[in-house]
Amino acid sequence: MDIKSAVLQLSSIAQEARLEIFRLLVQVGTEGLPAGNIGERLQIPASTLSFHLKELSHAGLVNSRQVSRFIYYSANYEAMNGLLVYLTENCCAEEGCNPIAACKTE
Amino acid sequence: MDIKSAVLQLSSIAQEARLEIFRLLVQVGTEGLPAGNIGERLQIPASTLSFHLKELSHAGLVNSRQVSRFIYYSANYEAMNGLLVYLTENCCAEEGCNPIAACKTE
DNA sequence: ACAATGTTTCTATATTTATGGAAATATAGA
DNA sequence: TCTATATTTCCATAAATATAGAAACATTGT
Repeated sequence: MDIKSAVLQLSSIAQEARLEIFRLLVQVGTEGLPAGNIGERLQIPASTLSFHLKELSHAGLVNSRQVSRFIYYSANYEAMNGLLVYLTENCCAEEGCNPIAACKTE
Repeated sequence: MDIKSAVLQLSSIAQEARLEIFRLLVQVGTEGLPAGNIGERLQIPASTLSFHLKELSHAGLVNSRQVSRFIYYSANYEAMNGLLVYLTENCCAEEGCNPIAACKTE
């Protein structure tokens, strides 16, 4: 993980609509949700939602896959864990404290 | 932790200079470093640095204390842990996975 | 009180980001 | 092929953020 990727990922969730989207996807699980469903739940206009989903995808924090007419978006747990590890890296150089625990990445 | 605070904290580290500052402070430990020292290490002009430190302080991710003429800035480990927990909250509702481990907060 | 050092505020400018309507594109079923 | 549905791209506008020099402010030692 380099600093530019970390900033990109952090920027992608440093915005209220996108953080809501991301957290929703994290909670929903690996299946994910179709874009329209996300927009409906969070009350976000389609074009705005599309913009935000692109930001999240581009940062690598969410994945997408097409299922017939729908595009399913889901959290990228591996990327999320990578980011958390990066933030806490060497955080306890002196005293040693517990490393961060990983969330599901299957 | 509410979403507005989370966005504020994420925004504060979603910027290259500030992420560098934050990570430096996380690695340095609870003692922290005087502003000038940070600026010297990271090659950031005083006024720019001051702006960034204010952002980080305002978000609550770093603390400051005055020691004679110097102002020491240090990572707020409790706030950092709170943010990490917020991001991973309910991340494994279905299957249950390890909760995040805390870093030093003494 | 004065000088030296450390830090912040003021200011202007440049750059990036967010928003959502309208139009375009893609997929699937009749 | 025509139609309905899902999603994205285009576009213009509005708002927020980053940068750093110069000036101001604070603290300490002489």
